[in-house]
Amino acid sequence: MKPEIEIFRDYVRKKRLRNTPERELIIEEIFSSQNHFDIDELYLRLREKNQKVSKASIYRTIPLLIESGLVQEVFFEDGHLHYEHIHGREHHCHLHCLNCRKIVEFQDRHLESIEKRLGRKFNFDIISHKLEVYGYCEECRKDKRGR
Amino acid sequence: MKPEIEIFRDYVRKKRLRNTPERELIIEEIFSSQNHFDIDELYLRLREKNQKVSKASIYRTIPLLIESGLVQEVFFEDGHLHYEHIHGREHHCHLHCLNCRKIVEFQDRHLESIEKRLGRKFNFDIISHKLEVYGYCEECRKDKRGR
DNA sequence: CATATGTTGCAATTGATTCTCAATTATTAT
DNA sequence: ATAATAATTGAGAATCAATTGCAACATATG
Ligand SMILES: [Mn+2]
Ligand SMILES: [Mn+2]
Ligand SMILES: [Zn+2]
Ligand SMILES: [Zn+2]
Repeated sequence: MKPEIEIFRDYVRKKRLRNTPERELIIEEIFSSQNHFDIDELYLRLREKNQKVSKASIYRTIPLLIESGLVQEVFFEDGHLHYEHIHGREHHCHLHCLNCRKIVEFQDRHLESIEKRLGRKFNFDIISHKLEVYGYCEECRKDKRGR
Repeated sequence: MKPEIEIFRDYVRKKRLRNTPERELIIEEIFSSQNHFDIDELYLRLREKNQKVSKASIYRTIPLLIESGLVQEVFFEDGHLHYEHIHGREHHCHLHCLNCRKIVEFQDRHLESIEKRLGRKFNFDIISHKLEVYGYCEECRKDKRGR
């Protein structure tokens, strides 16, 4: 599978934009971890490695990464957006613990048929979906009982 | 079914808060329409009716309405949160047209079994879910073809 | 190498949301 | 009813995420 940097270079070329070291650092940092991230976090991670990229550049790069299919918005929480990289990953949804805020990723093939049914029923051309499920994880359920 | 004002009064009493004319105006306005709303919209709707409630009060009341189960956050779009009233309504999810931004509400009983399966699989006590589906509506599909 | 144009960092700006505070008001106890 | 207590209000200030203007700089192209 083509590495994400290549994908981005192609995208940039096609759009007649320019690739820059800053953008490559951002991509590298995003793909160096499997975690969801937010802008501030990403900015701090880069700083820690003494790679100075301004927040403005991060904010400006994210939409390009989304357009090129490398990254997607996952959810809005704590007053800001959270993202994840998706290149080469299977589509998945998220199960959130309402107490400890742990996030479990899952896939469910039944969502496909829900999509199909919806498309037929409402005459929509369905492109994607986002399912967030909320509950209490095993540990937090135990804690609750303990009280 | 108990009217929402009653529910709110009970909630307020139980929590040793206070009910106020401002809060009742907000509730009345929210329930006077079936549409999703955002804070600014709600604020303007109230102003138009010459019912002056400050934005601060709206921002302060929404969490109370959520806690009392009358309202819920639906999605974050255009840089701010959108809400809807849910008292006496069936749970439903949203189908968004990516072009004209029309929103269709739908229900799908299969989501229940997805929830159950998830709960078992990950040992979660599932409380709720939020499914947003994206695509192009009938009209916008036609327009696309037309081009 | 020269040019045209995109990109950067910084600081200022915008917009949503929260907070501070003094004045007001609802609730509860005399 | 009246007073005491504590919550709520509106206005504006403050905060925080996200965007933008701009001058200096960097990249792609010929
Ligand atoms: Mn994920
Ligand atoms: Mn709805
Ligand atoms: Zn938990
Ligand atoms: Zn449409």
